[in-house]
Amino acid sequence: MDAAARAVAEPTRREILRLVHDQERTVTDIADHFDVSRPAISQHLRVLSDAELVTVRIEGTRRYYQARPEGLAELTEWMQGFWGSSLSRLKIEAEREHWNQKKLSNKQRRKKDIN
Amino acid sequence: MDAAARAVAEPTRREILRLVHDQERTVTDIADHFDVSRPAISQHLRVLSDAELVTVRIEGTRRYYQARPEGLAELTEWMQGFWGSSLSRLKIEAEREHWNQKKLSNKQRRKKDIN
DNA sequence: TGCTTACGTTAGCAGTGGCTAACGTTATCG
DNA sequence: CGATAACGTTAGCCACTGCTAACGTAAGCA
Repeated sequence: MDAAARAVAEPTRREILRLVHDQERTVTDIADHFDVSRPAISQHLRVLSDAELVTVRIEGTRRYYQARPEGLAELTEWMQGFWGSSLSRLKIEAEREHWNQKKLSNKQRRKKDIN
Repeated sequence: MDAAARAVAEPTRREILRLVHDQERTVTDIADHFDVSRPAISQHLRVLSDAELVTVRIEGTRRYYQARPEGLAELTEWMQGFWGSSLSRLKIEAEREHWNQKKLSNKQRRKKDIN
């Protein structure tokens, strides 16, 4: 997941993923959509490939890259654990009310509650 | 979204988010869960705060941080556009079959199909 | 067989990121 | 009051990263 997260952090790579999502593309094809050089794109594809976010299909001298959405599974699930849980959000709000009422006693408890 | 993506790319920051998800915590409280120094955590919290992934509640000298899942909305939606669309995946598979059959004609088309 | 096309790789550079050490600030406590 | 506790901030360091320029390689083409 770490590799996927770091890969997606880059705007250029997100745009690359978008380009090869619905359609497989060659490197030069992809590179023509950006201002950076082709080797730069090649390096981005390397990162995406290592993170298993794209697949390659070699045909002669050309390499057709395509998105591999399954690579985002772990990261997506992790984010669902946050964004998705609006239930626990409400629970937190409720607990905060309770919290504010017995602030002092909690402060004491916190002292020994490290870790 | 860019800020959120970069913020989440860091394993330490993901762990911080996990810690303050169900419960608000102080900086030292958070820092005690890691090997790095407190200022380091403070800087991570700065990044998370700039990305609007956490909120702060000041109380005396202490600052209680809490996760703000809404900050991941954009990024989550973007990822859903990938991982979620298994329908388009099948569509791609079908198109690839078709693709392989008229490979040569597509090559010609691709020439002028840049951009 | 040479020439070209399509690509990967690498050195080297500038920018960025995460970290610690040291400091400054504000509230709390005695 | 002074001392302490809980922070944020910054300089400075090292590691990493994204980029270009230059190269090497393998397949297609004349």
